[in-house]
Amino acid sequence: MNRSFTYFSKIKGNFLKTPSPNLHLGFGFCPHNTFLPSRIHSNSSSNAHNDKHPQSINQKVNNLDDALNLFDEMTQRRPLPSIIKFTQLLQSVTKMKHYSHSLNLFKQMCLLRVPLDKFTMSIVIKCCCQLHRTKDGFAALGFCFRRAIVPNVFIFSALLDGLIIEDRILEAEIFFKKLIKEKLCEPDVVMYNTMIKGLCKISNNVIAISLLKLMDERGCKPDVVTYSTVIDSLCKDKLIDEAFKLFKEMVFQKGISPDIITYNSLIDGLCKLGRWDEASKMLQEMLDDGISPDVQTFNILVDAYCKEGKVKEAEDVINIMLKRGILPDLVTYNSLIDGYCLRGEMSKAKSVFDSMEFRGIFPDVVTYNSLLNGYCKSLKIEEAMNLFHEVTRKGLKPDVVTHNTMIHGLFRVGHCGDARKIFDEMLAKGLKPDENTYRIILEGLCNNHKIEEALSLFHLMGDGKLNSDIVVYTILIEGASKCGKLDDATALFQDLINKGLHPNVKTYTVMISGLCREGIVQDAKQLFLQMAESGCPPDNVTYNVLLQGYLKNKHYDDVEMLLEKMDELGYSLDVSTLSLLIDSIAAGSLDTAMSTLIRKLVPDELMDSPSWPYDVFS
DNA sequence: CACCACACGT
Repeated sequence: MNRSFTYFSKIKGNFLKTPSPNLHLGFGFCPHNTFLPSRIHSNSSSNAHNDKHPQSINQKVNNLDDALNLFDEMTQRRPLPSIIKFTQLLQSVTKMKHYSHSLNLFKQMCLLRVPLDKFTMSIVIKCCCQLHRTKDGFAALGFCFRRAIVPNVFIFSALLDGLIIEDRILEAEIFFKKLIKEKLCEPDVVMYNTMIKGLCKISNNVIAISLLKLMDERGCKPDVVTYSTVIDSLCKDKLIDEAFKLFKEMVFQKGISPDIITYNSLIDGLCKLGRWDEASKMLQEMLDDGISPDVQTFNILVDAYCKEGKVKEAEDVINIMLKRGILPDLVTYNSLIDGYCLRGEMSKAKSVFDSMEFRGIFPDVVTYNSLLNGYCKSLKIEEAMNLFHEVTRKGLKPDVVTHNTMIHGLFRVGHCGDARKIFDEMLAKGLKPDENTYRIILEGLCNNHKIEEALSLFHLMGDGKLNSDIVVYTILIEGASKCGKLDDATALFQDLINKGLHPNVKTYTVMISGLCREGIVQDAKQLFLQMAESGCPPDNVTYNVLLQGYLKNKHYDDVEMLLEKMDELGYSLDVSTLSLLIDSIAAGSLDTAMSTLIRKLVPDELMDSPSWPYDVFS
């Protein structure tokens, strides 16, 4: 939700020069913290720092059970092992991402009166933050102050990351500035990288880059993480050329070598834009650099092929990874399942799904959501419903996406009441509907001719984000005009302009389509011409929509000009426009001489169709 | 003994 909808105010101006508002981030005691004892007696003589059995404690722990057993063993020893041994163990559990377990161990350490230090506290705070309990992290900071543990850059970075994890980017920025201004700590490269990550998370690439420059000026050299963070963000925003600019700066000006993450980000960015040649060039460059592709590299390729519907090629990639000794993982199979679903090949999707368990890879909620979406798209609503309930039976938690998908599916088959039930179920489970939920509901209502309900829901939603969401407006405009309520559509269009929102290509296109449907071709043409002026030039779809409008309304004068323009732009005709054109030629309404032009505008895929009436053009 | 970056779902 962060990238597509920047509801956060963009951070403008110079990063460190804005005055920082007073910060109330819980430096004091937090009454809600659940794991810190209110007071810990220091008892340094009884748990001295000397270890009687250091060797067994030094054994490596590679799994959670070993770690927990070792911890239990350590707690039995007298004297207790040193804080360092405990902290090392805490760190290994944390590295395994068992943050809740880490906090439990910490709680036991507190009860055992192990004296805590800043190392322990930074790990504990990190655990809180990673668990989306940044509030508890700040409570732990208060605990540090009371215990005369002076927080340092490690602790502050963990907290900063916590704010960012919770999408509290503005607070993160304020916190970061406060740390510098009040000289609470001098940020290191990691802290800068964390702040840059936060800025990137809200697509604020410009400020992210200026912070990158600023850290350099302040004597903190950006590293491969700094650059990779920004490069990845630029790639995600499809600003691939800017990403490469930064990549070159990193390599040639700063002499920093890219690593596998840098390459993966760039390859992903190129693949997602369909720039396959450059992607494979990049892959080669990576190999030449002595870096072997990892499971993520392959997953990027698998996913990209799947999204293009080329599941066969995706399967080939999987075979290559197997040959290279890299095992496909959950993400690989999730992409593959999604690929089959996209093609409507549900039995293949299902068989991949069924094979996963056999391979020792267990479906997660994402797997289920993809499969669920597949059934919904194929209108197999009964199977979808069964799958929806299976999620819970398998011990997984259906999330917002699961519910959104199910609601969408029910609307598709016209089961509006059932959709409502799932929505209520979602609320009852304490899940928070997001903008997608509301879009799906609004669109579902529109498609089921319940435009009034959609409009009243829209007005009910009142203030915020959704009422200023161009996608929502577009849905409603389309819905209204399809329900024959062009007046409502026009009013909505005017309304969004009044709010200072910018219609996008889709908005204009549905409006043009609506006008054409009512036979108001002149206004449609007017709006079409307005698009380029507004810096939002019509796309392939717009041209097809307008053409259809002209043909259906027997407005033949502008057809040829429009076709020529399409040819110039490299656009193509879709099937229904083409068939209308053929009908018009056949009926003698259009000049047969236009056939040559029309033929140029037919995409190759359509020419392969055996049912194609070639004779029209001969 | 501690803090940061990449892949999948509406």
